[in-house]
Amino acid sequence: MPELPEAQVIAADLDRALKGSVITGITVWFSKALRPDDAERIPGHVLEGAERLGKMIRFRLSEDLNLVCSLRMTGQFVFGREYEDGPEKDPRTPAARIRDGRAPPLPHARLAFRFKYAPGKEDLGTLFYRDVRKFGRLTLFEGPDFMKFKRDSVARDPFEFDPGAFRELVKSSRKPVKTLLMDQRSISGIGNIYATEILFASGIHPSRPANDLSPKDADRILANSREILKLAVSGGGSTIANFEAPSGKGSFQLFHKVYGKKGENCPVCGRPLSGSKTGGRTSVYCENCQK
DNA sequence: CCGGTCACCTGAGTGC
DNA sequence: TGCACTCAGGTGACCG
Repeated sequence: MPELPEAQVIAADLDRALKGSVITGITVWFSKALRPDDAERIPGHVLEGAERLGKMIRFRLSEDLNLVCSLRMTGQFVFGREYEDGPEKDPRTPAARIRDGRAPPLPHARLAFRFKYAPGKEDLGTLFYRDVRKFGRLTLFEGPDFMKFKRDSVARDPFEFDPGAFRELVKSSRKPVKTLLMDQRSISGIGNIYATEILFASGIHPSRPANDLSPKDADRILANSREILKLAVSGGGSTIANFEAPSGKGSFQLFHKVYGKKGENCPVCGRPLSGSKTGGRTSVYCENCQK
């Protein structure tokens, strides 16, 4: 689900709420989300911080452990109260749960994290990891393994890239530029929504081979990436279907110019926006404005 | 190395 | 109301 802005908002919420708290217990309802032997190693550790890594969330734990969460399409974190049986076994109807306020109605909870909150932190209860489509994964890494994972799988994000290095990246690939932008090992943090918006803002057709672009095109793409992602972070991310950070829904979807608007009129030239597939993903673009 | 396709999952929306 | 079908913000495996 989330791309860089959504992951940024989620990580900041979790960091604020949980920094310095001790993880006292974990329940795993779906063992592909977090391997049970990883889960067993976590209780007793201090959550030293939560931060964004590309479009993933990294939880730094004491003793050099890192829990890395890839939310994929529908993963989300939500605080709530729970029953001894866990949310899936709550016998009441969702309406009754809302009425007495003790537990949120929480279908699709896959994991639960319990905490001894740090002094001065508000007790927000249990942190649930929910994931309708079950694509999300949490993985535990020891220090050196984490560094290796990061080196091999997560490239610099648009804020970390310097323009010269980004020009080199663009020059070195024959992939469609949209595929390159979405390749986390080339540049991290960008997914289908933001790649679509960035290329529209840059006036570049999504299927254009990257090495066909000029250095100025590359500069424009990087500058637009930063601009759009920054605005999206300040809008709390984009809520299309079900994105919601612990602090609530984002609003940046209101500022999307083309994503999800195939057939509507281009906001610049007024002609209908086209749609096609690029690397298996839906692209929306303006034939007239994007060359 | 590259692009295309599929698999992984569930739910929402659409059209008949 | 029900059914069949399409689509979805991601990513890794496999194939030619």
